Amino acid sequence: MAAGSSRSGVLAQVAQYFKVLSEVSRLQLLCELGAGAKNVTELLAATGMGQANVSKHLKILSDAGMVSRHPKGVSVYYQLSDPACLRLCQVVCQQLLNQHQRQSQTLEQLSSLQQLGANPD
Amino acid sequence: MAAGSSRSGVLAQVAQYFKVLSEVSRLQLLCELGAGAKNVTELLAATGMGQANVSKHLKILSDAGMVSRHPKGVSVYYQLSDPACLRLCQVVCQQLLNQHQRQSQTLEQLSSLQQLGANPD
DNA sequence: TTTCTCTATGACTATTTAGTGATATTGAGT
DNA sequence: ACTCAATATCACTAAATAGTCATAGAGAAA
Repeated sequence: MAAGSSRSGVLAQVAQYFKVLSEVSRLQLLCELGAGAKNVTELLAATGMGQANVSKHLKILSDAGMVSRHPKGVSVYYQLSDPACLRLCQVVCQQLLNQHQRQSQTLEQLSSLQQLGANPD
Repeated sequence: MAAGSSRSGVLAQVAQYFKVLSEVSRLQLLCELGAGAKNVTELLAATGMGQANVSKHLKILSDAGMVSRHPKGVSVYYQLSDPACLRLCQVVCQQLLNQHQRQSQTLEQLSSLQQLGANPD
């Protein structure tokens, strides 16, 4: 029953992985960590998020294996431990760019027809 | 204000793309369509989901540009229009496999220590 | 037209979860 | 010991959403 071996269990794991990446706050944190390890205070300053919120999201990212936790004295440093997730973001960005370009082309073709307001339906 | 040009707007779009991929039902539909175009009735039979539910998820996938809609008489066929999203799923599967293998290695190392029940903490 | 099938949509419930404030915990310095 | 600063966790509210039932609409066949 523990979503870990059957075929639908694989889909559940994939869905869970994507769900972790489906919040702006967590993507912000991953982007910040993409530039190098940071502690929680630095992440607070960089993102403007609340402290409890950052801790909660870092725990989610950590549980997903995307970042690793490194206590250093009284503060805790986090760093990316899963380079794949940033590459995934890049792939999605590229895909969104492609969609946007296709939409722009369609709009240009439509506007070049110069019949937009002339439909006597 | 329409999440379409600023830096945080890009993150919002990426998060939205991942959110579409973060539900098992939608991944099921994408997998089915990966084998070729299907109409709604065929998808109902293939997935065991409810009809209203399938229609709703297909609309979400369609709005995201991942599938395209093709009415054919009284039924409607859907097909993948964004090959990238299946490749993303494959990347995530591979990543989950890597994680699982690392965990297995760690467990093997721990078990080979043969000290698991002997911790007098 | 009437009737049937197929698909889409509206209303509703239940679950999940992001964000926040308060509090607990931990480690360093006095 | 006490105090301060950094982080984690608990309790709570508000918002989003998956699933379901009922219903509407659209096309085919009688």
